[in-house]
Amino acid sequence: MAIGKPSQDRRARRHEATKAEIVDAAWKVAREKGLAGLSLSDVAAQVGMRVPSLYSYFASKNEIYDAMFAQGNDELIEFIKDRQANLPNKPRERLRGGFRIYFDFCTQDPVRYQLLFQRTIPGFEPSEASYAKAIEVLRLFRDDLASIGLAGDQQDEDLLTALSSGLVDQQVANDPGGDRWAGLVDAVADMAYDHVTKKQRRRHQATLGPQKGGQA
Amino acid sequence: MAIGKPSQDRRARRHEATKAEIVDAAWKVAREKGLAGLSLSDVAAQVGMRVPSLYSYFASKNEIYDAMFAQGNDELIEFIKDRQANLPNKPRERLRGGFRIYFDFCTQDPVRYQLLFQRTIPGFEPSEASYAKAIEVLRLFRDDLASIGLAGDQQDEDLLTALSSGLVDQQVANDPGGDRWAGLVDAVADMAYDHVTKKQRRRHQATLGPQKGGQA
DNA sequence: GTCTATACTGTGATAGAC
DNA sequence: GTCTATCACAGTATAGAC
Repeated sequence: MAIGKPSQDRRARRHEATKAEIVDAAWKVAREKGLAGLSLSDVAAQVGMRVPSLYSYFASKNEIYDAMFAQGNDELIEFIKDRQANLPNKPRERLRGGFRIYFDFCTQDPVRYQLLFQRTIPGFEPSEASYAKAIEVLRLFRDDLASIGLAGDQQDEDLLTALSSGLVDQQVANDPGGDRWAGLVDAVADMAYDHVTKKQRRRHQATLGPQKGGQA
Repeated sequence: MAIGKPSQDRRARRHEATKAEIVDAAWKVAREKGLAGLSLSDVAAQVGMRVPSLYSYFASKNEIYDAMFAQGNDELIEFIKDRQANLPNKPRERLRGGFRIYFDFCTQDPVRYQLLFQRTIPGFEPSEASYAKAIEVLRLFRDDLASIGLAGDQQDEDLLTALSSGLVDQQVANDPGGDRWAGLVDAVADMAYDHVTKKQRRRHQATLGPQKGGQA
């Protein structure tokens, strides 16, 4: 990078700043009119432009969705790193923390949740670069699971994602902005922890062969 | 009802038949283009009409969504009644069956699931009559919970809906048409059962006061 | 009663003037 | 880089032919 005259650099920065402004406006409109209700006219009005001018910054409406998708995942990555640093080390409490991180992030902005985790916009597929950020999020969660000693088992991971997303799903769909399912997060995390560790113990015993105190 | 000449009755039936045909066409289009991608032009083409002719049967696109919403709930009510009749009576197995009923229905048609349980179409609110059908579905599930002895506790019900919808959510979003989460249904139902019954036992003990063998 | 023809509005997108 | 003009197509609405 860093080619050409300095003025080109300034222009590029200005260009990026305007793009960011447009994305911010898109979030605002989406929160007001619904994610699928996003219209370029509203976005343009919000930033004080005409609709065609937007096309100097994004080639299509889906490219705006894609920028929102990327930004949302960046926010999540930041959010996870921040809060994972303050988690307790005891496995059960740490898993609770992980559930709480995901629940808090998703419920604090349902529109963002819809874009990042539900596939409801027809024709929108995240670009490769944006999708990579979503994979990075998964990696962060999986690494933390490993630090608890819960990793490598696809079924266990699927169980954990199902339980955590179920809480979010109900909260967002049936009580958006409320806290009806928030109080269940710890209990569900504990259920998940008990289930997965019990399974691990069974598996461990099986490798040792039948022992006294095994299953009746 | 039953006013006027018999020919009016025939016409009314024809009218209803055409409405049903339009709704069927709408489902077909929605499954191809996505729920939010439903367009009246596609629907009209599907039934061999011009777009404005649809307005003889439905006052707006949202009324078509509403008819689909009502029909989807009717299907679910039928589905539940059919399968609840064949459920075992033992509580644990019966709860498993309830989870399975919901999971099977939702995953066998993701578009229907999106319309019935996720609020993603901007501006669409089910009519009072259609919403009543959704309430009827809830009532059927709740009545069956009562037959197992798990009823009346809002938190328990919220937990059950969260766990069951989490499985569906992950299955539909990440492996549509597949079975990656299907194998976890029984295990999750058992976790839910254990959690809720354990809670009930604790509550029961509390009303009796401290006893020998109580919590350490 | 049912459908067609026509028209109005809004939206995503492109071309070309400045 | 931003605008005007324009296009294609959507949802919506109504008047009128049959």
